[in-house]
Amino acid sequence: MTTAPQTRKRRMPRAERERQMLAVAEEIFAERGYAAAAMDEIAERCGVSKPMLYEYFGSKEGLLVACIRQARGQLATAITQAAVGATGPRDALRRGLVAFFEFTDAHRRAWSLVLRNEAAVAGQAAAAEVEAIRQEQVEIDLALLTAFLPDAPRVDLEAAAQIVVGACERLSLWYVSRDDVTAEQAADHLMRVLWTGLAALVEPPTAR
Amino acid sequence: MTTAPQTRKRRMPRAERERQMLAVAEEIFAERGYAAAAMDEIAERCGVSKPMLYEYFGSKEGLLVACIRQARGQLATAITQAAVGATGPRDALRRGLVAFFEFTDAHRRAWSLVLRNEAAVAGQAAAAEVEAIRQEQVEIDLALLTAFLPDAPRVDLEAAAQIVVGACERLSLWYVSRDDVTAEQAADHLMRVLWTGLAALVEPPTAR
DNA sequence: GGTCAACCTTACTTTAAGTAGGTTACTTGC
DNA sequence: GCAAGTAACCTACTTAAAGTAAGGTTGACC
Repeated sequence: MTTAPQTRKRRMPRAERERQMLAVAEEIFAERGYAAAAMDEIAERCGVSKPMLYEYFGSKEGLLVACIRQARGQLATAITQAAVGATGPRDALRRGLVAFFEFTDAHRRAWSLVLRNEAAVAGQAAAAEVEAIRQEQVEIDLALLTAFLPDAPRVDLEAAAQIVVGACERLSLWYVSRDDVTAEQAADHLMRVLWTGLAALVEPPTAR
Repeated sequence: MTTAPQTRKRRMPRAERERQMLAVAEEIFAERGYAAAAMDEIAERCGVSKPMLYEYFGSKEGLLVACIRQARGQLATAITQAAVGATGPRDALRRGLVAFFEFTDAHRRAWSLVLRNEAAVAGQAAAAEVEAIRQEQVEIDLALLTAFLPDAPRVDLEAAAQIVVGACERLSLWYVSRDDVTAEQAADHLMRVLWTGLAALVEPPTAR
């Protein structure tokens, strides 16, 4: 009685409360899907009432956008970090891929908001946020590819970058659903197809 | 006066009305996005009242699912048709790709429901329908790749199929947004990367 | 120990999905 | 031709959840 659990409601500074709200929202969005997620429930699980959510995030869509933006920042950081110290463009690509797959595995809940299309529901802003993630990836790949192939026509490079990003995204969904494949293996599968091509799978190249 | 435009309201047999509703719904979903699309508006533009939509499609999500399912059927037909009469697996793959890009261009409104993630909004059913499209593509690719590489480990083939599907999807979004690229060119870009690999772009192979 | 700001609440409005039950027009057998 | 049945259709409602107005409480700092 003297040392009651003190799990009682507590006032939090804004920054901390926002972080908590994002965590709870991410969980509920991933759990129920955006449409079925109720703001009342998110508020309740935060131990707070609904207008607080609106105070801090403006709207339901705003809350989703904040979740996605957070994940986006984390992903960009992870990939950028992974690429430093690479021995060359090819190594940089591989390291980036590994980091990407590791991230999507570790944050599969957050990432599923992107992958499983929980975005465009809400409207323009959320869709734009998801598209921004992909655009960011394309930029990164484009920079890499340009380093490889300074003389190639721009349009070829753009197409190639889109291909890499699309392959990554889809492969990550597959990879996350399989327990027997590691991030390295997924990256290797992709590197092999991208680098060597399917033809080489048919008949291994003469050398190299 | 004798031959008044007769654009007056008219009773339609169910099948015809359903087709009309699907066409209108597809348009409005693509125009406004799923969330912002109002059932009242769809009904009104059909010249019919809302309960009819619910009578025929059960729910808003059901209507979306019907739209997607229709597009899915059309796409599968287009790809299957394109592949008949191919001279070999490689040609079959290329023809399939061309058909895919042509379809997504011609039906860009319907396809945007899939590409721009207008699905999972609604809930499980719509998401499942979109996933079914991708699964269908994976199956097709898997069959093709197995014909290529009967001895390759299953897991390699699956990864490759996922890569092809992801690349297709992303590339189609890019291609649709560019007026200066034809379906054939998009298919060729993809074939080149997939078949020959990026390495060959760096230094063209010695022979064929 | 007062006062100011930030955190938080109750209780409301609004919008759009979904529905109950009745009405009108086409068709089919006589 | 005409009744009777059925399929297409409507008006008017309920309900659920997003979003908001206006005010109460707590803690920090002079």
